[in-house]
Amino acid sequence: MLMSRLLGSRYKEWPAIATSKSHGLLLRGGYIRQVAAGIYSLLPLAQKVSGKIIDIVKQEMNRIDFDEVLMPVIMPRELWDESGRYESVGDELVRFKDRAGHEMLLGMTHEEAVVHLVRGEATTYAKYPVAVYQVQTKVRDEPRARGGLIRVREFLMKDAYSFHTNQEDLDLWYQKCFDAYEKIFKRVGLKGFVAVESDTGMMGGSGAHEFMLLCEIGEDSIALCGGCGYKANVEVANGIFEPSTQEAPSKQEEIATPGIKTIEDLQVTFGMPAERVIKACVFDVVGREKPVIVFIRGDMEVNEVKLKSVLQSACFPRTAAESDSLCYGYIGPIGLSAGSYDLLFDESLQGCENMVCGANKVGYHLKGVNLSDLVIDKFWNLYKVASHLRCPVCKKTHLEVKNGIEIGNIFKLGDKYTRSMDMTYVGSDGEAKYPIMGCYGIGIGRLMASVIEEHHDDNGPIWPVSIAPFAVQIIAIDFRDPNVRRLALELYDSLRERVDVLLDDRDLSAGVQFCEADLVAAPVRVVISPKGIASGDFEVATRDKQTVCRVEFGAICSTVLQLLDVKSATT
RNA sequence: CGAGGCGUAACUCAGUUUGGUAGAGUGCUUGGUUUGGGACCAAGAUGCCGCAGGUUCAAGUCCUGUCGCCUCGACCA
Repeated sequence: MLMSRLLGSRYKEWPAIATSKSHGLLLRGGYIRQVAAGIYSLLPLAQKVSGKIIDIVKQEMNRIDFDEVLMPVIMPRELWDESGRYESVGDELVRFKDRAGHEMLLGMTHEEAVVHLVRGEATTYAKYPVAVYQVQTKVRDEPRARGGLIRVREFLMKDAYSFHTNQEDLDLWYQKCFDAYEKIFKRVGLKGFVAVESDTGMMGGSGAHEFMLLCEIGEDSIALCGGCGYKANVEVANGIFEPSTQEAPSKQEEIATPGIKTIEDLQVTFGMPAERVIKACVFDVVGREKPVIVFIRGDMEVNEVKLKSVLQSACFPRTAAESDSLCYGYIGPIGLSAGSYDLLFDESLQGCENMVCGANKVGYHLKGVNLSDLVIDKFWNLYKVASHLRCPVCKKTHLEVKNGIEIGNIFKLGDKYTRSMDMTYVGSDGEAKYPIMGCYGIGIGRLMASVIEEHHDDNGPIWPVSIAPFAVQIIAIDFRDPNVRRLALELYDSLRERVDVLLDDRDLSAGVQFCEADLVAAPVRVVISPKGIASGDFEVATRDKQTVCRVEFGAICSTVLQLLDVKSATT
């Protein structure tokens, strides 16, 4: 392609609305343009990268025997009523009516569609397993899009689904997908990604992994053990508590703590370590009249995802209401008006002695409280792991908590959808049975942005060969010079037979050409200039400047191809 | 949905306090000098100042409403 014809102008200045490196570079480089919050057009450069990522994804999915299909973006309400998700999913599901007044929706995920597709086909055990995938637009009306292509409202996604007659087969195909995902992420050039145990969320099911790119701007938190390799999304991660620091046990007594409402205040004023305090967190639960009070050790936080799955219902931190009989700031487990609240105790409190808690009386706390003196049926796992916990597996190393971008996920769905949507097959014994499912997703645009997050410098992205929009960029310095023009075009014609090549044929100052070349970021760059022609050698360089060589004009092609080979082997 | 911020040229932003002819840099067009890291000279084009009302002799500026975008929170297969 000729650069003079490349649509998408490049900016010198950092875009004001950019919220991440990838966002800024994609805007500056003329890859994407925002149409509305979280909705973007892709210009040719981004579309080329996207296409190359899709090619890799398809190759690896085909290799593990998934077949490509295409399901609709638009579905009728009835289909989603079958699974119950028309009602259970919130406003992120775009619902609308067609001209006849029929209720429709835009697909945010395709379990319903794929069950609809496959239940008519795979009616006998002999047809199993069934494994299909598609690359298709998903629409999710996110409450808040952010980070450029990291979190958007409309995006291209590879979503795959498999159907099985037994758990072993699902486990096998799940593992095949797991392995394929590792290959895909390596092939697009990512290095710092990990697979972590994850919550199953609205998908339901029995097991799940998320593939996370460890990255500062990531919206998820991941607990990692440097010792044994344990890794899990903080939403589901566990840890081992250090025992709370002990003092000589004292008798339970009331102490006056006027104006002291927070754990921090207790620490500052009384030198009370946070792990000796019983913290109370109040939640409203959807579908329950009584609020839930979670008691947890003062140095821990409540993990709302765990709480949600224990309660089997959505819950929200309660904001103090006038009608409450609770003394916010002084809530404790002893002497609460019985029956008004459901109480849950977190595992972090198990066996704790000599603790401090609110006295349910403004201005007073209790000290010397022993958990063993309270009547507690069960301690629940409701805490959010933090770096002061030790690994739950090796029990030695302290956990590290890092941010990550979710670049892919795989779920074992079980029979959640086949059962609710009444999909059965006839088994070898003649009985009707529900197949079990897995589903497997990768966001294409997010993956493109993630590669930039991991591979860039101040001047632009550093694309791996496998997904670079162009493999080679020829910079013709002084394109008006007839010799430069002739050699540049000659090289362009011979290279374009074999690789994606971009020729900067514009009559601009060399500085502009180099800076814009950094934004296009072809892995290999050839400079054709009057100077080069005079001296008889030409510069062939790589984007990351680790390799610069000067060669005879006749040797350029082979040098370029060599460099590309070397680079694709290393990425 | 709650809190805050911002809407002026293709991009980055002044101008709003104190109402008085619409601005700069970058980019763009034309001509010229340049040509290995956003070079220089000259000339030029580009604005529903988000939108709608209102106040005023006069509104980018003040008032009311509204829409959009960004950030934090809530939410998030």
